[in-house]
Order: sequence, then structure tokens, then C-alpha cells
Amino acid sequence: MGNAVTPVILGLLSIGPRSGYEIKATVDRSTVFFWAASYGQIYPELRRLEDDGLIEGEDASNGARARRVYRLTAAGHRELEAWLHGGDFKMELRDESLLRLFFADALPRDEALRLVEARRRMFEHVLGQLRAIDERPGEDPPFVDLVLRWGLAYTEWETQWCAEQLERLTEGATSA
Amino acid sequence: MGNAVTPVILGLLSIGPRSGYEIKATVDRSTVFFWAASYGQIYPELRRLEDDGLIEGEDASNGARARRVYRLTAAGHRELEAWLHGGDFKMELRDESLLRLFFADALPRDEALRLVEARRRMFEHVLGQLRAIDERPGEDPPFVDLVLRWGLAYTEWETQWCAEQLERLTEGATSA
DNA sequence: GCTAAATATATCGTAGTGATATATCGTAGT
DNA sequence: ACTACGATATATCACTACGATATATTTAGC
Repeated sequence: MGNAVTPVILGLLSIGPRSGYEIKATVDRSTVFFWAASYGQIYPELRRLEDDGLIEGEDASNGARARRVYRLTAAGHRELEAWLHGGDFKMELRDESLLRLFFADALPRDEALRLVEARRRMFEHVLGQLRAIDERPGEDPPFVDLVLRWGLAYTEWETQWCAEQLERLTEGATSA
Repeated sequence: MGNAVTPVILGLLSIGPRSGYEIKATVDRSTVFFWAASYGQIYPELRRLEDDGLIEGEDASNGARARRVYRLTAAGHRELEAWLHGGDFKMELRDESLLRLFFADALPRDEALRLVEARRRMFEHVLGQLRAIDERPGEDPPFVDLVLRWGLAYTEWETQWCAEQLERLTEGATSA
């Protein structure tokens, strides 16, 4: 695997041929919550993967507008499967809301509590976005469906956790 | 806020004076799960923050070994509080395990299920690490404690979710 | 026919990562 | 006392990634 976008590209092309633009668009409405990708990564990587023989591009220009559609080669399939079997999966999180909470002892208590409330609202907002996605649980291939379910379940868990903690932290302090 | 490390530096210095090395060490055993920082960011940023008057460095060399300890200035305190009050908190996730699951329909069912099991084991491992941290819930300032609780609760939730999904996906298929 | 949005590729400055170089101090074992 | 190793401490560099934007064409709505 060359870099971070390599698996998404190979994975999406394993489902069907796509252009760089379509890859970006697909990522932006599916994996973006846990795996983002930018044009600045995608286009150079498509060229590299073609040079390495893992994908094959075909000209699909529409009139004067250039367009290149890529499909996975046999070698690309093997590479994708090797990655799927690979043992180590890294996980990185960058959560500014948690960082604020971590330093919130520097604030007056009521303002710190408002940060928890703001976190809850943030996840409620995301929940709305996820529920607005037209594909509903059960209507996708089982493991795509699994990941969609994860998104919903995780977001719901976060909102509930915030609510519980708010309750715990304000407990008995309502009129003291 | 200059860049991504700025808030951690200001936040940690608001608790007490530290050297760059100590900032890195503190981050690595506290915020690293949701906010990492590298020397390549920390040292240049310390200089920039000192130039801007948000922190003040003092020489604390020990014999021939150079050491510089920084503390927050009044302006730095104001900057930190402004950030704590700021409205927008970004959240980014990069989860290779989820990405694998997303493309797992390309695998035979039993191998795909093993990916779920591997995810569960990964979070069980993290849970062990978190529980090994000497500071236990209740023994820190309330909001530091809150974030520690979050880490434990989140990791537990992930292991449970994996177990539930494994059950759902193998349901009735044990001897069919 | 006009305009706005969508399609499509390409690139560039800035910033971050992880690794490493350099050097000293503390300490545990012998 | 000596020595080796790990921890402390700062600094830097090559590589990679990101986000934004430039450029241009086609489609769709009105």
C-alpha cells in the first residue's frame, strides 16, 4: 500500500470503474466520516497506481472535457485482498471538543458544563445528517450496511453519553 | 490559534510550567488518543508563542544540558480562554478497521466476520491499556476525569458493539 | 439563450509526521 | 569506580498530506 488513499481507491474500484472525480464524490458521501481523501492525494495516486499496474485507465472523454475512468487489474485485486487480510489497523482521532473538555477545569463550572451540552448538540446534528442519507440499514451489501450502522450507533451513543454525564455532573446541585 | 498544537501547549502550561520535552511526554500519556503532537510541531510552536508573548521561557539548564521551561503569560491565558469559548470544534477520525469492514463484502463471509472479531480484540487491548493508567476515575480534576471516563466508556462501547454485531451476523447460520 | 451548478482534472503553498541526529544526565549492576 | 543503558532534552529534515483554488466544459433549469 503506497499511502493513505491507496486502499480507498482500490476498494471503490473493486466495486466498479470510476473517475478520480467520482472517487472523491463517493468518498465524500460514504467513508468521509472515518476516512477522508483529497484531490491532492487522489489524482497523483491514480497515476502511480496505473504506473504500477494495479489499475488501468481508459479515456472516457465527453466531447472536449477530459475524463479518465479507472478499473482494477488482477494485480490490483490481489493488492486489495492482501490489505484486507493485513493485520495492523491504525486508528487516529482528532477531537477538538474532547480537548476543550480536558482543559475545561480552567473555566467556571457552568461554562464547562455548557461544553458538554455543546458536544451533545454536535452529535445530534451529525445524527440528523446520517439519518438523512437515503440508503437505509438493510439495503446495502452486508458489510457496507454494517459500517453505516456503526455510524448511527456511535453517534447515538455519544449523544447519550453526554446527556448522562451532564446529569451526573449537575446531580444534587440544582438548587444548592 | 496558530495551529493544531497551540491549544494543547497553552492548556498544559495553564496547569503548570513545562519544557517542550515534558509537554510531549504529558501529551503521550493523556491526550494522545484524541489529540496527538510531535516534536516537529511543538518546538517551532514554542518559539512562535514566545515571540507572540503568549508564553514566557526561562532557562532551566541542568549543568551542560540545555533546558527551557515555559509558563503562560496573561495574554496566553486570555488566548486559551478565548479558544475554550470558541464555537466550532472539528472532529476527524481515521479508522483503518472500519475501512476494511466497508470493503469486506469482497471477502468470503467467514473472513469478513474475522475482521469484526479483530476489531473487538483491538478495542479490548486498548481497554487494557487505559485501565493500566494509574490515575483512576475520581482522582483528577472533574473535567480531566470526565475525559478519562469517556475513553473507558467509548472503548467498552466499541467492544460491545462488535460482539453484538458478530452475534447478529452469525444468527441462525451456525449449522445451516 | 443565459446562468448556475455539476463535472473533471490539476496543482501549489502550507503544515504535519515520524524519524533521526546530537548530547547529557541518572542509575543499576558489577 | 566504571560502564552501559535508558531517560531527558532540543533540533531538524525529508516526505507526505491537506485544503483551497485555478481552469475549463457540460448539463439543467428557466
